[in-house]
Amino acid sequence: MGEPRWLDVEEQKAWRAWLYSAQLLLDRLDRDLTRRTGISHAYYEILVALSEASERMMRMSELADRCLSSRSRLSHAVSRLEERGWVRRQVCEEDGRGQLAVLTDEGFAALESAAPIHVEGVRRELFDQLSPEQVEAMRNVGETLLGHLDPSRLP
Amino acid sequence: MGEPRWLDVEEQKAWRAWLYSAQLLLDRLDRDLTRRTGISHAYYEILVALSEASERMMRMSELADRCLSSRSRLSHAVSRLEERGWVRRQVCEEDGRGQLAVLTDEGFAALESAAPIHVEGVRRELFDQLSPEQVEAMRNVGETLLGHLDPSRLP
DNA sequence: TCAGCATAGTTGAGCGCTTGACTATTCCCT
DNA sequence: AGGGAATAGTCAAGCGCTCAACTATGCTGA
Repeated sequence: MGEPRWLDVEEQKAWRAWLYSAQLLLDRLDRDLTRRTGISHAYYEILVALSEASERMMRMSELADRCLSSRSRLSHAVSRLEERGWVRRQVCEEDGRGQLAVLTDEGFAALESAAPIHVEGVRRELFDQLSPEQVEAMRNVGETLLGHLDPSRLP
Repeated sequence: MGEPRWLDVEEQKAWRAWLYSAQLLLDRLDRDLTRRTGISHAYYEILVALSEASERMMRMSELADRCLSSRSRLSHAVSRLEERGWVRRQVCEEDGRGQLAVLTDEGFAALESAAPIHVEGVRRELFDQLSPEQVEAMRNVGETLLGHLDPSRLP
């Protein structure tokens, strides 16, 4: 093992600033969206992914990947979205094991009404707080980390 | 309301890079720590806060604030840490309504054995991936957001 | 002084997630 | 062709969180 490479004081400050700001921002956006639309951020992401897919349908596992979700979690989530009438399941023609999640018109309408709330939240809590240089730096750091954590997700 | 201020393409990319990297990083650190030590990141934070407090004890609400936790959540968490013998509750002398959470020696030992795992994770997934300039930028952005989200948490 | 309000913390119900086991289907290799 | 491994998705049990209700204590002002 060897002696752990402890963080020095400056690293501690950088880590804490990142950690707290990330947790607070994710939490605030999620709470605000949930309170005002009844749609959590996780469910919002599912609706967005489906709305952008061709014919508004996606394979379950593809959707899970896109939403940073386990298959089990997505399966539960889609069941709940089905209960709301926003998504329906459909067997996949090409692969008998597969299921397609399909966004319904009601689901699309729900997404359309939530989208302005969501985007205003991201603006208010994030972009309005940062200079253009800071936005660029945030993107740069984010993409570098993404290259390490999950390169396939880079643009 | 007015027309929402939609994100342009560059803003979308910056937002997605931040969001995915934050979610993936938090998730990976938490899973790694939990798998290797049996202590989730949230519980680790509680133990750290107590270990740094004078006499290794803190008021429940102070501890909740420090850990970005609701009081209810902290109360449940402390109950579970009590079952492990890592924390105990103690009535507060100055305020009969209050409770003190006290870190036990067993709790301190658990923290000591988890700390190297945690810090290696933060190094490996975060600091080792970034240049000094990127670390500085990350801190700068984090502190700016923190100033908006919760100024009291700024250094 | 004590009624009314504020604060500290706990609790229970219910929800969503994780883990791991399970079924069903497809792929692959001989 | 057929058996075994891989893949897709679901499900049940259990854990941790949220929300709202609740108890208990402290504070404040007429």
